[in-house]
Amino acid sequence: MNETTEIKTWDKAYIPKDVEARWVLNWAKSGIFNSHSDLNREPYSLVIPPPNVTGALHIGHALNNTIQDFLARSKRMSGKDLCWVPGTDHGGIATQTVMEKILKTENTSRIRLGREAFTSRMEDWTVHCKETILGQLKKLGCSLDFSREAFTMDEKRKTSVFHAFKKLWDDGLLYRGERLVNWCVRCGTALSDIEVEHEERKGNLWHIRYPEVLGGAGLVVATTRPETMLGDVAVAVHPDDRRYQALIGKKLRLPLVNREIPVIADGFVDSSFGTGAVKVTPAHDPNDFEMGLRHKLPRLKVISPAGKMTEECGVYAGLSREEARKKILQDLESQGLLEKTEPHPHAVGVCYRCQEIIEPLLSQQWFVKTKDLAAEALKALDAGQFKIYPVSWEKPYRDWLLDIRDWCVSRQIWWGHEIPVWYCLKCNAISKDTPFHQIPNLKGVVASEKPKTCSACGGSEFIQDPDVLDTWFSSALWPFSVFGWPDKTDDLARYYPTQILVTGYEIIYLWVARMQMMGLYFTGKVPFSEAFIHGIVRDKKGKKMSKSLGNVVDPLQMMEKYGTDALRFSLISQARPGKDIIFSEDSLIAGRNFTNKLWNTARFALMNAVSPEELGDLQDFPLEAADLWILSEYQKMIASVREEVGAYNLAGAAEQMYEFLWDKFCDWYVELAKLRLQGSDLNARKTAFRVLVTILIGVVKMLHPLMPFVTEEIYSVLKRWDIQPADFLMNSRFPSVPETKITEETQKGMSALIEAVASLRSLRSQLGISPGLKIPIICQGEHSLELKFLKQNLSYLVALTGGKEVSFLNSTNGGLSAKVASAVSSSFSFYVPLEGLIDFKKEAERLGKELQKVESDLSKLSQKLSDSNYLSKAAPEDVSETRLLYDTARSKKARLEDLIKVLV
RNA sequence: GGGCCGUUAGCUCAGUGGUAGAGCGUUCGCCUUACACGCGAAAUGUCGGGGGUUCAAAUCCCUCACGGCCCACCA
Repeated sequence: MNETTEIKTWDKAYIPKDVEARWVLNWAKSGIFNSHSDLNREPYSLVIPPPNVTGALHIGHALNNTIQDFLARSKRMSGKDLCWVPGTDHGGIATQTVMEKILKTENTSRIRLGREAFTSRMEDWTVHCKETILGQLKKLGCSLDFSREAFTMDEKRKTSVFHAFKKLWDDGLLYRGERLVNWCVRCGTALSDIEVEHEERKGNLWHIRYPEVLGGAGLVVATTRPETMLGDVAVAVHPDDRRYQALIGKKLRLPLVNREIPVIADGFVDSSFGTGAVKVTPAHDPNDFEMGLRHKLPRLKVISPAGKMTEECGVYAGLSREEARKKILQDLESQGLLEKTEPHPHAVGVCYRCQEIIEPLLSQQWFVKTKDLAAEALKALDAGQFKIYPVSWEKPYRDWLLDIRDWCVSRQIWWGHEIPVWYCLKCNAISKDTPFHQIPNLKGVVASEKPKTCSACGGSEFIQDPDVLDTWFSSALWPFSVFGWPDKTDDLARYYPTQILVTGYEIIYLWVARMQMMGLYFTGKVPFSEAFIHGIVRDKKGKKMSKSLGNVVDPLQMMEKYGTDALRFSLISQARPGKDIIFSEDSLIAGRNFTNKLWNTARFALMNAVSPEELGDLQDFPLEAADLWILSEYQKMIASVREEVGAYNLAGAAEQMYEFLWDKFCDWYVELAKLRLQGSDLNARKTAFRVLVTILIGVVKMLHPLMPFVTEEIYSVLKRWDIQPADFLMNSRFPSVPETKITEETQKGMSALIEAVASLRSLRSQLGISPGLKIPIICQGEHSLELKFLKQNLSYLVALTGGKEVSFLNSTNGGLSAKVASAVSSSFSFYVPLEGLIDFKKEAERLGKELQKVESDLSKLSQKLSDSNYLSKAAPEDVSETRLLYDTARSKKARLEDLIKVLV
């Protein structure tokens, strides 16, 4: 108990800062986050989506990791042997881009540094970033097993990557070939199809005339990219297009370069678009590439990897794409060949990391054959071995796998896993300076280190493939590489496959699908049986957060200002399945207030504490109505929280707990318990405190996955009263539901009491009766059950409404003749005879309004009950419920009318 | 072009067949010895429009409008 704060020193308002710092340290020291294959428990594992080492964590990471921590702590407290593996991702292009920006501020560059120096600079940066990120995760309270920290490019993961690469190679699933790839001229690398984003941009459709070689008018093509015309090798029309029948097979003269190109017929062409004639540039357009294959056309490269026009382009050589477009249009115009320019907005591909326009370029790249891999992933999905929550993501996932294309895995950057392929200079007849990406059919050897001699020719000089692997290649192996794969480790046997993966929908294809494919291929098992897909955090206006927009939120700043538990509460309570989160600072206020409410509830309990030595267990005490009622509400709360968490509706779970603690426990039970806690009857005090502290401890346990810090702080003191105290909350179990029988009388009595109190309070407030004034209350009631309850628990009514003596009117001796204020509830009428203090005109108006409301209810109800269709077709329970409501409303109406009669 | 999701109180969102809810904000009254990060009381909604199914629709179906997202090789 030495580390706990005593109640006397507790602040009136919860101050998170010191408390959080202390528990971060205590948890780390204790090692409770670490998993040790506890064979008495069922294993449950998950791996963190490793954040890129590009800087600090943003609010989206906070959401992702809070969800995981919620689940991790919950599973532990449900008795699982939990393993949550932390780590970071080297992040390929993204990280290299960040470093290039840093270098620019230092007036140097990647090229100037050279590959070796650059890579070593990246390694230093990585060390620094990892420290930041892991520190932030600790501050967030994440119960990760930090002893297992992994990095996608550390030595162990290098081994995993090499083995994966080699196996794919050996199995014929990996090949190098010339394809038209998505090329980012800024990053200087190829990208996979899903790394290209499509943006709607303004553009034009230019109509250009291509004359016939033999002097005819030729035809007009429409294009959005006139600069690629230099690489045209044909013009295609639809075979059935009447307009162009005569031209098929004829030669056209390509303007500006005067090359002769044929008119070909291809079913791909849409006659209704543009002019119905398409210029064909196989080296720079994916469709044209395909057409080129079909018609055996040459591929003429006119744009270089740097985005400049090539030597092929004559006077245009060396110009940028934009400059070339401008000049070509000018030249066409002056030759009278530009027939039309019409605005044509269209989607262009841009780099997902730097937003530069993607250039389709021909080059030699490495590809993974994905069709068979995807088929296995689909099989697992169909067999129910893998499930996605919410299910609405299942269809997009399935569709993507069905329509999958080969995965380009080579990147022409320096930061990443080097491709473990070596080329013998002699066999391949190349030199060290050969422009690598232009050379087809290289014979390579897969090896983790440079081979000594070539097995074919005995040569000893090799160069390694200069490319690195797509960063997602190593990420795809993450769920098993973190456990030591390809070694057959104990960890792998114990914790793989994992149970769940928590991630955002933006990387379902980039990551989730690839993990499924690779996991199934390399281990024969789905890497995780469930994926929990959450939304992304947006700003107030619903915009995606990005550094360039300047609308990013720093989670640390929010934690500093409102507390980590408040941030976690705010994020989780907005994380509805399938929904994005609109983040605004206002939402943290509710979290902070709730944290404070819990804190003060605990403070209240401790101020009224009975020492544990004097206190027995719950069943040793004679419980009264309020106790039974709150215990039954507590039961309901526990059950529904379980249900919500089971359905991964964490927001729903948070809502249930919030409502129970604040609206039920604090607003009603604590107020009623004060009667005994602050009274003189020791046994009564003990009873009330036992119930209070039992439920509070239970609530603190239930809330721990959501708000670990404040709950741990409170529990560190409250555990003296816990029947099964644990060193830390996470090592305790969720409360079992206590056995309590609540009678119908108590149930109905409490409901009637709550309604009655509300109507009396409303009366007081609306008539402006001073809050301090104790009022005499005369009660009249008909329902014997509720009346009996009220009489037995009169102190409840008095305490909650600021009443003094309560008297009862017999229902037979009629109403009152004197003027009174009245509170009419379903079961009771209360009269407050405060002549002189009450404005009876106002009271008459007030009752009149209530009467109006009752009358409108009544007419709806009677309409329903006079409908024979309703009576015959609706469920009998529903009809009897309606009858009950009708009777109640009628009784209220009659009583209100009588009262108003006396007043006016 | 295809698909998905959303449209409920000023804002952010619950509610998925039986008389419209929460948090924040607003108004009024209270420093009632756990909490003013609080307590009590209020105001505010033809549940996007239209049609249909049903005794009964915010809830199911159709359709339109608006907003958002994902996918896509119409130059």
